[in-house]
Amino acid sequence: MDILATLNPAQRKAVEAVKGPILILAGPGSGKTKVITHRVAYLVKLCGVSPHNIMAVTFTNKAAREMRERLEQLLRQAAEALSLGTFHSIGARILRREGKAIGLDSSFVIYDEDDQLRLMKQVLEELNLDPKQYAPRALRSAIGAAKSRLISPEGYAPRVSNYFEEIVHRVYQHYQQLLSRSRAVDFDDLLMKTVQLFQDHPQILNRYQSRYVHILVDEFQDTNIVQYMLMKQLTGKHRNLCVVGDPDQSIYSWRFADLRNILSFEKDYPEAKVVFLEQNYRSTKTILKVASDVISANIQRKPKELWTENEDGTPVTIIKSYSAEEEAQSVVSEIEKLTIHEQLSFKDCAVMYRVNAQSRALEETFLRYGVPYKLIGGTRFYQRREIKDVIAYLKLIHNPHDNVSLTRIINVPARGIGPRTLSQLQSWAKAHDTSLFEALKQVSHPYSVGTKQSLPPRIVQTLAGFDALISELTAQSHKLSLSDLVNEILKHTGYREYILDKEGGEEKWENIMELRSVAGEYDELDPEEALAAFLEKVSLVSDIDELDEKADAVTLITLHQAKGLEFPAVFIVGLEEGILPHRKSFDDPEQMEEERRLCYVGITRAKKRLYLLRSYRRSLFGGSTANPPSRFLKDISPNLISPRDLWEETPTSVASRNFNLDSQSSPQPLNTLTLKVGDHVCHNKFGPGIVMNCNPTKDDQELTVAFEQAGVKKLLASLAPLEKIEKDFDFSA
DNA sequence: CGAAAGGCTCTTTTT
DNA sequence: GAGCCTTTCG
Repeated sequence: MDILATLNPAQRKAVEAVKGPILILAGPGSGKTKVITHRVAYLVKLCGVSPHNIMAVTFTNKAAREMRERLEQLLRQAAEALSLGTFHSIGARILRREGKAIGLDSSFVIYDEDDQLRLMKQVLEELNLDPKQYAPRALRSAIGAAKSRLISPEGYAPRVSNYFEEIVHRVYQHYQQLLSRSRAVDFDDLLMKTVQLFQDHPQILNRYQSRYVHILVDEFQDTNIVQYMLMKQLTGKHRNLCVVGDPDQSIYSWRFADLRNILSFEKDYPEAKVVFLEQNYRSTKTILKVASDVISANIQRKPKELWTENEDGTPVTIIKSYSAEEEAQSVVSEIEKLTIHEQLSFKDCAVMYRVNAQSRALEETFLRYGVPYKLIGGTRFYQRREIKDVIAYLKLIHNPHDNVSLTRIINVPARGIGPRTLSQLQSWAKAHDTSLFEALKQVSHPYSVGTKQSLPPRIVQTLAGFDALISELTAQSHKLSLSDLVNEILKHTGYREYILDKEGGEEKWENIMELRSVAGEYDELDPEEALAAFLEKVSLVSDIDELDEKADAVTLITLHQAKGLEFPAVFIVGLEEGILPHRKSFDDPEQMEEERRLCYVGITRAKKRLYLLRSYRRSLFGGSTANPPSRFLKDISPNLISPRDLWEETPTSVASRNFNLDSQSSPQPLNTLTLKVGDHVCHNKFGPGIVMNCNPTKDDQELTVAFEQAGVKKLLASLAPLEKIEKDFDFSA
């Protein structure tokens, strides 16, 4: 098979320029992934480079997996030897191997944001700082900012210029101390410590530099400074660095991604070639024009012209509604139309939003109308409390020094170890500069080392019991398969009863069973290896990684997570001032430009149909607010918009769509009325509602109606004082 | 010590 | 509206 045959001239150039650095600026839908995979295949098959000598870095694990799959098709078995992964997974891999050199135990655990915050609270407590005055999240973020710029606690000292930074400095130092006491690293450490390792140990770096003859980086516009440094280190010898990105799709500045990396690249690699990929293969001309209308308003931007040979396509549809619920209903009814009239299936449709909270109204409506959907993100699976609890047990078994995990589950389920006891353990651990687990062991067996007996015997006994529990599980972990180990944990801790007792316990238990079956995928491995591999995966996965393309269901996803995906039909909801653009960006022009890019990312996911939705009112929490339409909508040329949905309604439609709030206008007599699922009704007593289910009986209908105020009721159509309400209405007047 | 209740704050995006 | 923290009572 000819690797170059299916490429256009620009793509071909990007693939063939294998010597030296290259910057590929690739617009959306321009075949960027294709270029990367084909470049790798070209290197292996035509240039004779061993896959062992190639590294490709992606933004998500899912992207890495897909790339591996594609390369397996191109390269067969040779693909196995490629190094593919995210920056974080690559950092983790290197640190597991080489961490010893910087005093890092190879069984270190990785702390996610939740763990970090718990640790941060511990830090504040030990430093006698008030968490109300110094928000743990703000401190965490400040430390993350420092780490992303490769600033160590020592390096932070000279940069301190105000009192808050003074605090950050102290907190940062102590935070790192507690991390190391727990033999843990956080997400940012995976990158920073790797770079530090290479800085301090040139001979180790040298090995990796020699190995990686070719390095490719995807989504380069979203890399931060540490990531850039890491690439620079690794390519120090061969300088064959290929970066692919699109400044217009840079949407992660809040994760300290730095667009200046593109400038740095041109400075650090002056010999770099630059290739532009501007032909779009994904979208219709109309969609591309809409995207261009929106993004062109950014000032801090190099103009570029995307073009396509695709057809003009349908005008984009702008739909406004009265509430988030109405908005969701519009989405559902449009999706129904698409599936009936345009041969699209549910899986071809995606609904995108700015904040996860928006998914709720969508979900409820999708459930109500029986439209299948898959929700990406939201309360992420691995962040659910019950899941984190079970994982905490596993982490503790793997690394007993992990204080955050121990603190998490020492009294879950409740076993009589309260805050007082815990705090005593903590003082002991702090005094001896050791982990809580060590403290627990010493304190619960006081006679073995002659420690002063300062705890009441009953507590000592309880602690000893917990110690015995963990020891027993640890012993089991060497013999049992991973899923059996999970079973043992659930059994010995009484977690099952504990969780089933709770509100919504069934669902939580299901989640745990789901986790167990994921664990089961590691059952073939040797127990210790399985546990390590499983924890590594669990620490580094994101939800997008789990997106199942096969299921025929609509995708609900944030705009951020949608980057890199494409769908025949895309709905972007919440195009309102305050949502998209988010109000947090109002006072910062740079952030506002990022909001615009985010909108651009959403638009350019669409292949054939694009719907932009805006709601007149939205209740985001507590009271509802009226939001003006998003400024981004105003930038779209009117001739690209489907006329029936322009802002101004025609007189007839205004009349016919008048919403029936005071139930004066033409109530329809009920007995002649057959209601169907999704119809809006108004009840004399219960007020407005929506029909959720219809059960036809002999000559009647049994209805299940969800009322806005009164909740879900079952009613008989013939008896209930119901009126039908026209669904389409308009409030803009 | 633990469960339940009330009060508080904060709401962006994620490897 | 939720999640977290504190308070209160058993």
